[in-house]
Amino acid sequence: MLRVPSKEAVDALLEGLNEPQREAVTAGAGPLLILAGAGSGKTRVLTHRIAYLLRTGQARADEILAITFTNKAAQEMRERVELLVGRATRAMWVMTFHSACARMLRAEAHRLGYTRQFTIYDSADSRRLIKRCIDDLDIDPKRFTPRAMQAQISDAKNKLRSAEDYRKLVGSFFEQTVADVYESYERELHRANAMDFDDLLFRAVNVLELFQEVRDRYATAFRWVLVDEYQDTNHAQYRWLQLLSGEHRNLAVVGDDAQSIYGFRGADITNILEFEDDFPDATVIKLEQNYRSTQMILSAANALISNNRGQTVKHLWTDLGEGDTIKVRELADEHAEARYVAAEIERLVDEGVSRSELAVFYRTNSMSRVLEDMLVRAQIGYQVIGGTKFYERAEVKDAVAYLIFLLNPSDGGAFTRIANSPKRGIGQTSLSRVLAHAETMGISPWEAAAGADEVPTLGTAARRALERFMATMERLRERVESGAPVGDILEDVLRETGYRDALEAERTIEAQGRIENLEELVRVAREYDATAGAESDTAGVAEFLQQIALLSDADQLQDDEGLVTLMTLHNAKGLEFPIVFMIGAEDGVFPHSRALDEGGLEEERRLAYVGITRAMRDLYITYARRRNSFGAESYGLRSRFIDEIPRELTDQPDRNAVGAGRPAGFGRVASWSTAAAASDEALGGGGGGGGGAGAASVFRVGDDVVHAAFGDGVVTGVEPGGIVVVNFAGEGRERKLMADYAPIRRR
DNA sequence: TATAATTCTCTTTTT
DNA sequence: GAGAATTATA
Repeated sequence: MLRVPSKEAVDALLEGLNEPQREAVTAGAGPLLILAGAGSGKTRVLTHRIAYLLRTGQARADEILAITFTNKAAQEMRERVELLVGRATRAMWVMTFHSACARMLRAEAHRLGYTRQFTIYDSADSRRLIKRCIDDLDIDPKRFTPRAMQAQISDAKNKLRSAEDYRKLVGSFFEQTVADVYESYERELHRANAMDFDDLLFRAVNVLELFQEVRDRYATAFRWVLVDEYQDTNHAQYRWLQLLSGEHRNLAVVGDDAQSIYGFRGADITNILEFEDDFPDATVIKLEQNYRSTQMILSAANALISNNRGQTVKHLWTDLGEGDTIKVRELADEHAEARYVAAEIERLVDEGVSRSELAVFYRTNSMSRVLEDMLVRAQIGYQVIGGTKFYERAEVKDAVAYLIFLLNPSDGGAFTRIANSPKRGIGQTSLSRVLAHAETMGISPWEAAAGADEVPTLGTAARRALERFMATMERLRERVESGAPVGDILEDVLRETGYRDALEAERTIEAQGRIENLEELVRVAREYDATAGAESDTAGVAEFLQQIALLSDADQLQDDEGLVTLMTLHNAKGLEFPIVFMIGAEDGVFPHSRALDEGGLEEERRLAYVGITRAMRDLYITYARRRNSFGAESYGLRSRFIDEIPRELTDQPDRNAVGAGRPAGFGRVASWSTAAAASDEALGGGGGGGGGAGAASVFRVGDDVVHAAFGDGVVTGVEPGGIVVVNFAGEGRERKLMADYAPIRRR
């Protein structure tokens, strides 16, 4: 099968690459670290390297394992490689960590006591199970919230710590409790033949470590391992890669420590920083020429990130020209901010910019709401990435749970979800009895339900209802086993279980919406049948379910739809847009207060760096003086990140005028506030109250003050910019407030 | 057993 | 201010 490499074909692959890119593409065997600055063409390098390996005959397609961060990136990578080498490359493993592990585990999980039909639990499923464990253990869910337990357990798994390992390290009562929950959770997961996201990695590593023949097989097969976004790998992923590349040592990783933004999820930035320690013979290549952004944008990004310590030194440069200054705007509140963004988008579209060239980034998903309202009103088409709603809807989860239970009879969670949905007279009590029976007899929930006669204390009505239900399920299971298309099976499920009928009987708008969602799900299934089903021999319900479970937010992104794109900064990684708006640049929002509490300032800064470097041509940064976050209003201070951008790179060069000796609310000439006022006026919207005060901000350290929302406090600091630092008694912490706008007065 | 009413938490970011 | 979870009522 090896092709004779044609020199012309190989040369063509290297055309148009700069020197370091070319080095990275042609580097020979052995460990390879590519430090790729933002916009330096790392995807290009990866795809060309794969194509190069194939073209020169150094690799067969089935010897390549290429890991990306999202399914969408994987698909794109495959397409681009195929374009370069001019043929299909189905044998190549190009996928996310989680997909690759799931695929491996389908084949090997029986060694760990799972069947190949194991269910993948998303975080909501996992949290539900943890909640149940907490209840079963009689632990107070107020003191030990499922959320906190889940975070601890996830953290442990990412570090490859089993429940027993965790228990050995317990150092407090809290951790003691976590250990109990962790143990019980693991037992329940295993009993349900289910794995959570972290298990996919953890168990994959287990299999490779425990079974030499498995390790040998995969490590020999994958002669070349390539990893994108290496800075975001956690310890489990790191270990998995070590095991897989142990044989040939052809591990090529691409990443940028300045863009490491998943520390909160266990990503370990030292993986990339210490790559050279792991592989002293590694070839290291830096890609520093940026092909995306103007110099103005790059300089801002460079200046910002230089406030972080311990980054590897990179000098991003571009020859795309200077570009326009960064537009910074202060607005009265989040509505004014949204209005400003919408109006600016309208203006740009009028000028001939396509909506698909525009993106708005924010720190938290909830911030899209106000913006969406405004865009709808302005009739600007948009798409929101993330906050994945569709697969979280009850009706969609129900339909999926039916499919899961048909495949995995051990999944008590799925059974619980569907048994009485639609209502068929199997209530909470009967359900518990069936599940308890299953547990004591050591049989699956399916078996217990199917043999309802054997379940003691079950009422006659419940017994009959269960029999009918399980007869239907048996029929459907035969359909699944016959290998019918997923779309057909799903239709059968919705019809024969009476799910659709029950919704139709409701005759409400909401029910109609749910029916439409289910139709959408059927469409997705049919599409799966038509594409993945046609080309893969493993197609079927199991694969379909896996695909759904491992779908990431970023995967829903559509290109060239004539839509403005809205997403969180996290989802923006790896993307680029000619014009970018970053909104909500206020201390507390971004950097997020929770992150600050946990010492995550540097990661927040990297997040800002990611956001800024997505912009190709124009960058807008906005912040609001007042924001309604969570019932109450809060008064923010513009983000320190804005101040870390040299002011000559912005269109507000005189911002130091703010506060610095500003006479009581006047003399705001050339201050940030002027820009705010101007933009509010330009938009014809009053922008609400906010500014009114104007009273001299004559607070002094030691003053006793009272705040409308936070209550009594004492001034502990006065900062330039009309800022007062107040320690509020009720909260036991300090807040920074803008004296001119915050509703505080001296007591 | 099912629904309605009411209380309570929650907002970081996500595979 | 919304969604889930809990409690009260039919």
